[in-house]
Amino acid sequence: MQNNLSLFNTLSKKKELFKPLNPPFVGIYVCGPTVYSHAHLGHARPAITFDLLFRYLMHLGYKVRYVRNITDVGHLENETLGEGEDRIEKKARQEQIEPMEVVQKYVNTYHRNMDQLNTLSPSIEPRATGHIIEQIELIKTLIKSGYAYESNGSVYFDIMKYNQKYQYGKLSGRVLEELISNTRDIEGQDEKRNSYDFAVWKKASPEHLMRWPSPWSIGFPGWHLECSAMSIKYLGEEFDIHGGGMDLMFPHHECEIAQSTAALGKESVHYWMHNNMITINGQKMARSLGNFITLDQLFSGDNPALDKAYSPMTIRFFILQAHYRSTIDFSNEALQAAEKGFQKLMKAIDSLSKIKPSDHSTVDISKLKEKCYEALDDDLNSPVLLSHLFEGVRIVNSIIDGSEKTDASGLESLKELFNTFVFEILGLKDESAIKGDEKLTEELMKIIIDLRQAAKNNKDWHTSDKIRNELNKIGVKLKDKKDGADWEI
RNA sequence: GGUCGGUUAACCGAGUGGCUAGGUAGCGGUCUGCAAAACCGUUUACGGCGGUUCGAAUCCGCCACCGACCUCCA
Repeated sequence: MQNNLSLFNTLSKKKELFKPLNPPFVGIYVCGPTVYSHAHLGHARPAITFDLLFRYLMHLGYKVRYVRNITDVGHLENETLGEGEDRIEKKARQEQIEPMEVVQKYVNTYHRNMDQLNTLSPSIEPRATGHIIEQIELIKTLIKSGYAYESNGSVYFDIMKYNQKYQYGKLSGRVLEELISNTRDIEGQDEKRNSYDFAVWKKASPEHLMRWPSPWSIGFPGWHLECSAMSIKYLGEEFDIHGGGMDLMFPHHECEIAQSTAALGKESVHYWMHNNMITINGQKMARSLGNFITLDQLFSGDNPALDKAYSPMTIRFFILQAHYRSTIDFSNEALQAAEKGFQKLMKAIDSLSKIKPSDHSTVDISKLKEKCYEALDDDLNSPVLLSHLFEGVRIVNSIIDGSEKTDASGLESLKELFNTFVFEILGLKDESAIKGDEKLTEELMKIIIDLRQAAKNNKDWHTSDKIRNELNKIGVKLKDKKDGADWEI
């Protein structure tokens, strides 16, 4: 198996040629959502980014195991005001239901939204609460090797000890000494030897609803631990790619590296990939900031920030039009531009079926195809890929226009090009499927167009315009061509 | 304050030491009874100031502005 794929590795801060550990197998782990409310636009970014990676690797012939977790232990939320409360539990209290009901509800909507965005299901979607045993075992290993210690029923990871042998902070470019010197004193952390130590097991307070028995206390696992435990379980001690949002780099992924490395005695992840954030008015879109737009709202238009509804494929196209490591700023203008561009692409692909091949060709599709692969190989450069595909759109339209020609094999190559890159790899799909009885609609439209043509032949513009206007009112667009009219819904 | 990243035309967004993506919008043209679509052409660019270079928006330095992250609590 061969590939020219380069990926930007956050660890080295460079693009590196992707070499899988055990070809043809590839293991990917991506941090999924914490399910305590509806998925928003920000959640679509990593889902689509890593869906693209998943699809492309499969296209290259790899057997990919794509693991994306669901965090269903809520983890504390405290900010400044007093006692922290688990986010899922907080929601459960507000809605007077079991924490697991909260989880179920939002897992369901997350899955539905991800389906709408046409992302493929991960190979495995493990949940933190389903892997308490694995996490406890991992904690035992850490304690045994001296990298974690118990304190008052909780267990903490010993950063200082780890830093003696390994380098804490290498992913996010942080230096432990500097971190410590910057630390403010926070109350209630006397259980820890060092302020940067993080919990791998936390003793539950009496009112805490989500709790499991362990050798140390009735409690719950620390947030960072689940990803280490589950990636080891499903992908092995060493695996190829770990992905997630840039906001998770520190401390989450840094802690994950520390835990896994301490427990295994070696680096677990070969390539770290981080997608950038979606911003709104220049600021990160996040649940905690309250400036988010949920995917359901985007699809329905039901949010004051939205001029109109945007289809799932418009959102997907919008996200793919930017490189995954750049921020994308949300705006109605940008979404509407994406919508039009996407429709233009779909229309061109649709009209491929109308092309009649000539005996010779004036266009070179193989070169275009090569460029498309180059774009993807360059750290999944989907915006450049799209620009090449729009060159393909221009070619298609020019052929229909008569200014370019293609032979039968060129036409086949064009069809294959769009099929491969637009549908298979970018994961876009045509949403404008005709509703109802397709064949009947086809025939009815033919009758209407014939009638209108008869009126036009009589220069009865009043009738022909009326037909066109009335059709337009019910969403059918007529387009007059040299050789008769075309229509679309 | 620390670390990292960004600043590209009306908007969104690529990219490279010289050959100046792409989408959307605008303008002009072709086509057309008109319209729409499509095609062709086209207008505002690379935050500021210096430096390196035959040549920089692309490399270096300084400045300005913006953003992300800065512990158990995404």
